[in-house]
Amino acid sequence: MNLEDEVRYLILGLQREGNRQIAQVLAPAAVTPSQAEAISLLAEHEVLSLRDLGALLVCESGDSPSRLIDRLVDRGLVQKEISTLDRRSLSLTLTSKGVDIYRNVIEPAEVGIRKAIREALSQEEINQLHELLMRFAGVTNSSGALNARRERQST
Amino acid sequence: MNLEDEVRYLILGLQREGNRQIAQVLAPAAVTPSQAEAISLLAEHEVLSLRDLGALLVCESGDSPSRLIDRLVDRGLVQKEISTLDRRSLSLTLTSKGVDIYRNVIEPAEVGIRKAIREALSQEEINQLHELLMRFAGVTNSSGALNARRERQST
DNA sequence: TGAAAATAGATGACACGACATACATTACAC
DNA sequence: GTGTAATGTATGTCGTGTCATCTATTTTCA
Repeated sequence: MNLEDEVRYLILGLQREGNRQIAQVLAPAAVTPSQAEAISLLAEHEVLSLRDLGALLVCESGDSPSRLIDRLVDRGLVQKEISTLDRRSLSLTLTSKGVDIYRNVIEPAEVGIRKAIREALSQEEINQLHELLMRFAGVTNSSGALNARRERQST
Repeated sequence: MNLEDEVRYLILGLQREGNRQIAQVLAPAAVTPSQAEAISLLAEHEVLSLRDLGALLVCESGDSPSRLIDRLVDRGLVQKEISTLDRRSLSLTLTSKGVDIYRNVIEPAEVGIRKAIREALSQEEINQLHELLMRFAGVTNSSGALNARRERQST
């Protein structure tokens, strides 16, 4: 297999295996990796509309993540209110139960993931990998959500 | 956001966007990226059991991809026979229609993807990225299927 | 040999993820 | 101001992906 195919499948494989490992860590709290990403963003930004959240989520294309959020609302982790400024728009916030899950489960899991990455690669390798992935993602239009996160620092 | 998180989300984002773009190229033939991976492996290996195919697929964990294949059987692209040596096992092969789809749609798509990657990154960058991803995947247990492919060269 | 373990695959359940479509609300153009 | 376009969200559909469980067949080994 040529290098281009290998790179492509390595990215796929790393995403899949990473997702499985993260899912395992989150499983005791019955939270999925995608749900954790949404909760984490809500913990950082306090209030978001579905559309804004969708723009920040890497795990889903811009499409508004109605159903992802609905499940969190059903479980009492997220509160969903109609915005008073624009009745089309939703104001999403974490409930106290959502904040608990974030603090006790998701944040520790994120810390653990970072640690695992630092143990897998040297700081120098992480820097190089980051730079190459940024270039690759930039050229292939894959960094939309990450760019949106940089432009929209917190709340 | 720190570098570890960025690397993690860049890999996720690249996988997602890559998948969307490949899906678009394959859409006219109503073939999904996962189906294309399976067909491509069958084109290379002539005959595979479900289990062997599962071991070579990056897109699914080792779990036998019964349903992925069932859809291809339903569409007449793959033939599924009970092995005579071991009646538990299946012998999967491409039908002539499956070979056609491979030659006319999937193989050209794969060539296009490789070209797109070479246009996104320099040869030197591809080499570096490949090396770093190999290290990362090796340490994190993410290269199972790719290793299996190397050990099982063609038929 | 014959019971237990291992293996190959099928299937149910659940949550994505992408796309298309539908609906309500707001913005805009004139 | 009103008709029209744009926007925010909901929902249907389809194909994954993952895990758990089930059945049929083969291996193992006491």
